[in-house]
Amino acid sequence: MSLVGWADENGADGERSNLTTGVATHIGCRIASGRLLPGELLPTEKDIQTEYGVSRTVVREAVRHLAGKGLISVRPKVGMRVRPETDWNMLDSEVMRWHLLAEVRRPFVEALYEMRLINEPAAARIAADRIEPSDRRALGAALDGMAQHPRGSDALIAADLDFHRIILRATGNPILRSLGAMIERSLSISFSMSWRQNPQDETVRQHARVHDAICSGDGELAEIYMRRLIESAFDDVLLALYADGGAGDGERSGTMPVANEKDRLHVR
Amino acid sequence: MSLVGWADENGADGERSNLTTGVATHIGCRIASGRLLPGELLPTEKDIQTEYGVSRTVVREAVRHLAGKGLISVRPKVGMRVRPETDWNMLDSEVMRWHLLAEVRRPFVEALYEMRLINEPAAARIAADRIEPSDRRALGAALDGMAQHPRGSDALIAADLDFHRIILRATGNPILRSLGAMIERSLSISFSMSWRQNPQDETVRQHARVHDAICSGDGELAEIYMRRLIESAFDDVLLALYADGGAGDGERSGTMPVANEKDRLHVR
DNA sequence: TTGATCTAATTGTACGATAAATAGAGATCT
DNA sequence: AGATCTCTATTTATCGTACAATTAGATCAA
Repeated sequence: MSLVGWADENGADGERSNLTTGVATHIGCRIASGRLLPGELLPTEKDIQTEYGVSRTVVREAVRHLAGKGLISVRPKVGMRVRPETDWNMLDSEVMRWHLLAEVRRPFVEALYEMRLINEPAAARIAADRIEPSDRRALGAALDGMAQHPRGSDALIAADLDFHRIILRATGNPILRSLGAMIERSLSISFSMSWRQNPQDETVRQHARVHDAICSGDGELAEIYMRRLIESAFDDVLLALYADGGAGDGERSGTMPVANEKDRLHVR
Repeated sequence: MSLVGWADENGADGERSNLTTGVATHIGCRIASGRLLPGELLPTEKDIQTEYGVSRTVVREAVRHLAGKGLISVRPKVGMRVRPETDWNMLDSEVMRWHLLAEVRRPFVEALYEMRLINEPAAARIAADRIEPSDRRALGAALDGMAQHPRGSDALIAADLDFHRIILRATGNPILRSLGAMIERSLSISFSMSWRQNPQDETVRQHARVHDAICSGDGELAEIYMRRLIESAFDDVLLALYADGGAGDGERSGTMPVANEKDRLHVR
């Protein structure tokens, strides 16, 4: 296998693109997609070297990267073995991305939204109590962004992701904030899908309700509105996934990309 | 710095103990504890080599390990820089452990329990709907373990951790299951603390209520009881932390370890 | 059958060399 | 002066080789 063109394939996790992350990403995808099953042995270091045409240094650093996320265990003489799924760190944004790149990702998307539905309404409630002026401003700016940017644009998706990330950050809880970063880095596809089903005005209105409740310090209301918001988004994503099959999502408007294979590879 | 005795210091994450994980753990602790501040530059690879007395291979693999968890960014010519806390993956069990090993860990423990209070009651509710016979049995076994093992014993802590992990697993949601694995691997200290404050019977009774509610399919009740359970544990841990100061926790019974520096290093 | 021993395969560690990236200094141009 | 380009030194990125440590599985002995 050649490495031409790999430089840009890995996401924007703040990591530089190099051979190591390229190999790690590729093997990580093979594991997350089920092409390498738990319990199975990976090729030996030497075989991976020849397969990817890289030095042992690169292979070992990639392996260390994957082992650090719980995807494989490494032992002398035994080799590298895919660990049971229960040991994978699903809360890692890269592992999450590799899952979302896989062929069958619907159950995983459902799990992800179930988790969002648990955490984000609670976070909204907490944020209503603790949000600081700077985050207040940032949240308002994100809301404006959602209202102003054209439907389907990257800027719109970015503003939407911002909105949710800021709320999680505003809890002051570093763990919830990490959750926000993870969601942001792995969910841009599903965000773009959810914007496709609903009228933009309605979605913006839903976000505005959450914003107002948080900024007025009404945690109860913020929690309720956030739950409804995510439920709507969940419905829309499911709709898009069920109607998918590789092509249309109802009446393809043409002004925005479709959830086909091409998009799936463009997740940031 | 010598490496004598390092082989056993790293936790039981399934990773073998080797020089690489040893160096990664040590640097990771330095970062999580604040001795290396965000934005700060780490020593160069060469300096780290001489500091730890290891080869460049080891240093680079350790660095890759840390970069994979978002703790540092690496660029040619510029070196290795500690990334802002917002980029750290707090949901990684190792990062979590490194935080809990730090001097000031009270705010972090509070954040952790806030997150548990959000997720575990919701998980209990879901588990009541979805739990499978095998997990039903496992949950009962964990409950028995809590009732039978002597107060303060490792087996008791293990059974307690099991109980919570099984519930998260029983949701059938791989992401929540990952959360359980993370909690299990990083929270044994605080579990042992919480068992010290309350009468064992009372705590077991609280767990039994959750077990019964889940096994009878009553999600509402399971959620409520789980919330109370974690609130109690949270109170107990806070009490232990406030009364700590490095030594006693009220009347040291002598039959169980104290939350001093020694314990802090025995987190599994 | 059981248990000890040996062997070969694989990862772990070390070292040295070259390539690639780039921040910063310095030169050059306007 | 200010902007832009070029060059250089520093640091990581990658490669290759060699040897040590670990250990699963084969072999052998009781």
